Amino acid sequence: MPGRKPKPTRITLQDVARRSGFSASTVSIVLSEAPLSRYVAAQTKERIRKAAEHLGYRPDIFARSLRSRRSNTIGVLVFDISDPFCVLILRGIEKAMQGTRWMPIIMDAHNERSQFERYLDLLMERRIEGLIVVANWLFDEGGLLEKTSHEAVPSVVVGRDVSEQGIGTVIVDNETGGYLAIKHLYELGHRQIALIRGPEKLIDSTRRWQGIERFARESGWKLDPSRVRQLPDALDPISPFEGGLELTAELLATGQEFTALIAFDDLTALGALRALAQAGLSAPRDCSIVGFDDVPLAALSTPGITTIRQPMEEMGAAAARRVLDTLREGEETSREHDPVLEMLPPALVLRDSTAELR
Amino acid sequence: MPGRKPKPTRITLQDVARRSGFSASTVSIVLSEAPLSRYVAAQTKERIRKAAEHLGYRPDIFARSLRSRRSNTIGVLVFDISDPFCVLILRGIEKAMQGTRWMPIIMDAHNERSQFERYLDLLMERRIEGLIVVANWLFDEGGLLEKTSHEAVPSVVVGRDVSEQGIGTVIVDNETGGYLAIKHLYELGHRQIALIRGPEKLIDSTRRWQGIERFARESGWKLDPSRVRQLPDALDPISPFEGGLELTAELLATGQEFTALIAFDDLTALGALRALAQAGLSAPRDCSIVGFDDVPLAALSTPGITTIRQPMEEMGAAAARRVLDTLREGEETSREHDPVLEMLPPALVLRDSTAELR
DNA sequence: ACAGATTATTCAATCGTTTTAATATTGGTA
DNA sequence: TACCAATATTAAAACGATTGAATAATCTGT
Repeated sequence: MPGRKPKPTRITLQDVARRSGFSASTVSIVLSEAPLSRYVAAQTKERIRKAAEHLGYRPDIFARSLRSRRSNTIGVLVFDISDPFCVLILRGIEKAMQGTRWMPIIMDAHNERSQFERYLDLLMERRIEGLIVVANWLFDEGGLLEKTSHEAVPSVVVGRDVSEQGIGTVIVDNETGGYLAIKHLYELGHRQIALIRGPEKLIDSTRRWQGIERFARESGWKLDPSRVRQLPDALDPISPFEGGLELTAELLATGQEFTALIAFDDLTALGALRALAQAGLSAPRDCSIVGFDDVPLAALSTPGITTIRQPMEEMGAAAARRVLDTLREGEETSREHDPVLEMLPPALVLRDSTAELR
Repeated sequence: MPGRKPKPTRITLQDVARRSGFSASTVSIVLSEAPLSRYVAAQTKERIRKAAEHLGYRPDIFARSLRSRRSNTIGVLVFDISDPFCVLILRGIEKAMQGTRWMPIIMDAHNERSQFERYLDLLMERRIEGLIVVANWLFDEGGLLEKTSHEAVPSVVVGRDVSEQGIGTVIVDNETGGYLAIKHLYELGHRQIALIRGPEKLIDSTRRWQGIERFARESGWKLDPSRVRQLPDALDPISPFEGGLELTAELLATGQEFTALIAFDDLTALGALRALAQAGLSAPRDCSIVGFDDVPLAALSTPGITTIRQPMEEMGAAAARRVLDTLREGEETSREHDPVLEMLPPALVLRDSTAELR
C-alpha cells in the first residue's frame, strides 16, 4: 500500500465526544478534571476515558492555553548554563516539577544582561505562570526583574541573594559555610591561613567572610589581613580560576608563610592548585586548600578538593516548591506568608586537598 | 493612587486594527509578514506598525499557533545536561537559532531512557517543528526516535552516530581524532603507549581505534595489545573517571612499561591522572596522557590535559542549521538532499599532560 | 471604453479547547 | 402538589490570531 497517509487528521475533543456519545463540554470537563467533574456520573467518566484512550486523544495545548489563559509552564532563566553550579540546580528544579502539571521551560542567558532581558521577554510572551532565575554569577542586579514580571508572576531567584529587593530568594547559608571552612582548617592545626575572597560586589563573599570572622572571634585566633586577597569583579565564568592562579602565585611570591588557603570557590581552588604546582609545591603536602560549592569537578581533580558543599539540587527543588506553592495558594487563599529569604545549610565535604599540619 | 490596576486588558489584534483604522486581517498580514503583505501599501504598513508599537502589542502565541498550526519551536532533547559536553553543544544550537524565528525548547532526560521518551512525547505535544537530540552517552539507540517523530518532524542527532538508522547525524571525525592523538605521542618519542578504549557498544570508540591503527600502519609501528584496556558499558556520567582510575591502576600493577597513555575521553584521563598520583607518579614526567573532547575542566586540572578537541559549539550549530534548512526547504522545494552524516574535524589541543620522552 | 491583470483591503470561517449559563432529571420535604 | 436543592449534561460563546475567498480600486494595453 503505497500512498497511504499516516494520520492526516488530528483527534479532537469532538471525536471523543462523538465516539463516547457525550457532548464536547462533558468530555472536556472529565478529561481536564475541572471542578464540575464532581457532578459527572462515574459511569460517564469511565466511558469518556475509554473513548479518549481508544482514539489516542491528546489535547491541543495551544487551544487549551488560549482558552484557559494558563500555560502550565514555569520559566527557568539560567544565567550561564555552562556553569556546573547552575546545572545541578536545574536538576533540582526539574525533579521538583516532575509529576506536577507544570513543566519548566529553560533559557540560558550566556552571562549577558541583554540576553537575559530578551529571554525574560520571550518567557513572558509564552505566558509563564512562574519564574525561577538561576543566578550564579550575577552582579548589578538592580531592577533585574522590575521591568517585566515579578509583579505579574511569582518569581524566585536561586543562587544570589536579592531578598533586599523583596524578591524571593533561595541560597546557601554562606556565613555558616565560611565558618565551616575555617573551622576545618583550624582543627587540622593550621594557623597561618591565606584567604582568597570573592569579588567585592558579591554579597556571598561578604557573608562567608563574616562566618570566618565569627570563628576567629569564638576561637580567639586572628586572621592576618596580609594573607587576604580578593578576586576582581568579573563576569567571565572561568575568571575565578585565573584569579585563584594569579593571586596564589602572588601570595607565594611575597614570601608570606601560609600552610592553608581558603578559596572563594572550587574554581578558585583549582587555580590555587595550579599555582602551587607551578611553584613546585603540592597540596596538601605543602598547603591545604578548601574550596566552596562542590561542583562535580571538585571530586575529579587530583587531589580531590575538600570543599563546602552547596546543596544545589535541594536549592533548585526549594525554589521550584516555592513557586509552585504560591501558584497553588493563588487558587485558594491569599499568598505571601513565607519568608522572602530561604537559606539552606552547607556541608563540609572531605577530600584530599586538606591534611593535618605536620 | 492606590487601587489602580496595572493592565487588566490584553492588547489584541483588534485593538491595533481599531487604532490604525484597518481591518484585523490587514494588521495580521502586515505584522506577521505573511506573503500577502507584498500587496499592502507601504504607507499602510507604516501606520499599522506605528499603531502596534504605540499600543505595545504582542501577538498571543497560543492563538497564533492554534490557527497557523506552527509553533516556531525546535525541541532540543539532551541526554544528560550535567555533561559539560552537552552544554557546549547547546550553546552552539542556541547561537545558530538566534535571530531566526525559531526558538529552542530544551529538555533534559537525565540519562534515563524512560524520561527520554516521556520528554519526547511532551515535545511532540508542543508541536515542535524540528528536533535535535544531544546524545553524549547513548547506547542501545535502537529505534529511539521511531516511536514518535522523526517521520513527522525533521530530526538530527548530535554527538552519537545514528546515521545507519537513516537519521541525520552530526559528530566529530573520531577516526581522525584517534589518529591525531597517537601521532602526537609518537612524535614526542613515545613508543610504549597504553590505551584505554571506550565502552564496546560505543561506535565512537571503534572509530578512534581505527584511526590509531591507521597511524600504526602508516608509521610501521605496532601497538602492543597487552597495553590496551576497555571501559565497561555504563551509563553513569562519571563512570569514565572511575574506569580510567581503575584500569590505569591495573595497568600499573601489571608492571607493564608505558610512557604514555591515550584515554578514551577527558574524564578517563582525569581518572588516569589520579591513578598515577596514587602510585606516586605524575604526568607528564612519568607518563604522558592524552584525553578526548576538550571539556572545560580539561583546561582547569593540573596539569592541564592535552586533548583532542571536539568542536562542540560548531557541532551544535551545524545540527541546528540542518534542521532549520530542512524546515525552510519544506517551504519551497522538496527536502533531503544533504548527506545523513556530517563529520566535523577534531583538533589537537596542547596542554601540560604530555611531554617529550626523556 | 473594456477585459484582464495587478494591487490593496476585508469578510468570515476556522483552529480546538474551556467555561458560563442554561436545561433536564432526580429525590426529599414542607 | 409543588418547590428546592443536588446531580448530570449540554449549547453556545468565548479565547486571539491566520487565511482562503471575495471585493474594490487602479493600471495596462488594445
